[in-house]
Amino acid sequence: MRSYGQYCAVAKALDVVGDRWTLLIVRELLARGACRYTDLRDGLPGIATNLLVDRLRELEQAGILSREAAPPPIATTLFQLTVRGQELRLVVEELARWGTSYLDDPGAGDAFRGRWLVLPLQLRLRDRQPDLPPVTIEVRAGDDPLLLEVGGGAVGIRQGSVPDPDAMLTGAPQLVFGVLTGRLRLADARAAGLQYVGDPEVLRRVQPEPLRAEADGHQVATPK
Amino acid sequence: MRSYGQYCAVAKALDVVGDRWTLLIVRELLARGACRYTDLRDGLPGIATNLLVDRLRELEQAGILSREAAPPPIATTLFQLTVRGQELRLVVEELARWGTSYLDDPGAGDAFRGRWLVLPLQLRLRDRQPDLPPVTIEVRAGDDPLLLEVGGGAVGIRQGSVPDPDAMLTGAPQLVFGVLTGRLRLADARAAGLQYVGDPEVLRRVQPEPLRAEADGHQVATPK
DNA sequence: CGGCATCCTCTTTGATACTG
DNA sequence: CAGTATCAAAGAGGATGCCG
Repeated sequence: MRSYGQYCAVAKALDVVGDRWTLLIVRELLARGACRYTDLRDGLPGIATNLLVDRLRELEQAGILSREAAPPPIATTLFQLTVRGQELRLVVEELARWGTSYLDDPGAGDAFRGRWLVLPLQLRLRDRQPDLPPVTIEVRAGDDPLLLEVGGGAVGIRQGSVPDPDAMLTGAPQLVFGVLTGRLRLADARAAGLQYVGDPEVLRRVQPEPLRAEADGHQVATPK
Repeated sequence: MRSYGQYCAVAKALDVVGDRWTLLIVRELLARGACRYTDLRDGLPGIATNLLVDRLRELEQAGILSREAAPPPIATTLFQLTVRGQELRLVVEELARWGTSYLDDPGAGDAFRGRWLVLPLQLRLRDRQPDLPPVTIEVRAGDDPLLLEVGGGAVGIRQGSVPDPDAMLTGAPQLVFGVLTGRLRLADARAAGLQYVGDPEVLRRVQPEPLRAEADGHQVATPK
């Protein structure tokens, strides 16, 4: 990337990670840990292979990630974040927090991977009935299933599954996300193709309080 | 910008603010509030005028900023962030936090504006002698002077000046920043062209603890 | 299969000059 | 002051080929 040539911390940061695709590569490495080239390519649908190679080299150059031959059993190279790269976690999380509201749009045709919802769901879901026994919810929206472990006032979210979840949500990511965050009513989502198996109370336990009013997106900030 | 086409909060955020120059425009509006076109151009040295126009239109489109005719005395349009745009503050701040370490490099020839140091200095400076009476330090490193108001355990930093500061630092931004953060010794910075007027104790009052060892930039993160 | 390299087209950018 | 217009260079995207 061409440098902005500004003695400014934001500009210097963007000199390093401001290129197209760069922060999404960091997202993948943050979410999955050490990855093979093909894992990264799968986690970055739409990237051209030459671009992925270029970015990986630039990030290695910049000390954000390192490339290592995997230990004997595996015959491949692994890419993983350095300490400096891990320090980007808060940057990526703040971007995710800010971008989460766009997940409420339909956004049909988008590529999807289950792990992309881990952060947005963690930001919005709560265990609203901490005194009830724990429950698990399985979400099947894309590639690998996502598991919500609800109990003791907290909601844990990770990729995986358990033998007998208390509820199971299956369908398009937008429907799943809309129902879990309470923006869509279960009946409407069902009409749109979502499948839900289990007690609807399980769902209500994690949904956040309904918002009172949509903020006006073009509202002007009051000065000061 | 071409969309990443991913149902992911980070990708959606970057669809909106991932373009080159976009977050730097937001930086300027966050730091200065409502701006005229020429203010922005001055705060974004290196941007092509057509790009600035393009970005402003895209950001207006996206509901990040609004364009308004200024009230009667002034005959110009003002650009200011919407509420949605202000919500980018944490994103920009985290980028600044992460990028601050690059300010320790020489980086000669970079453009500079005083307000760009407000955040990085706030992150590093402390009032280490809260019981002493307050002091002010004036910093002349670029366009407008920067004022450090030190007292009661806190350091306030803003653009401006006072009639009789307790200390005055004048010189290249890299030298000023290096001395204030304690990375450069005053004598060395003076030899490199920095001017300092005032009691050196005033300087020591705000400098952070010296770091014990540089982190290895290419160190690999320990898994888990 | 994993990990690229090359070629080609299309879009974005950067630099500069010009205008109401 | 607040932009347009123009044009060359760089970068992104897509297809395909290569090699252990």
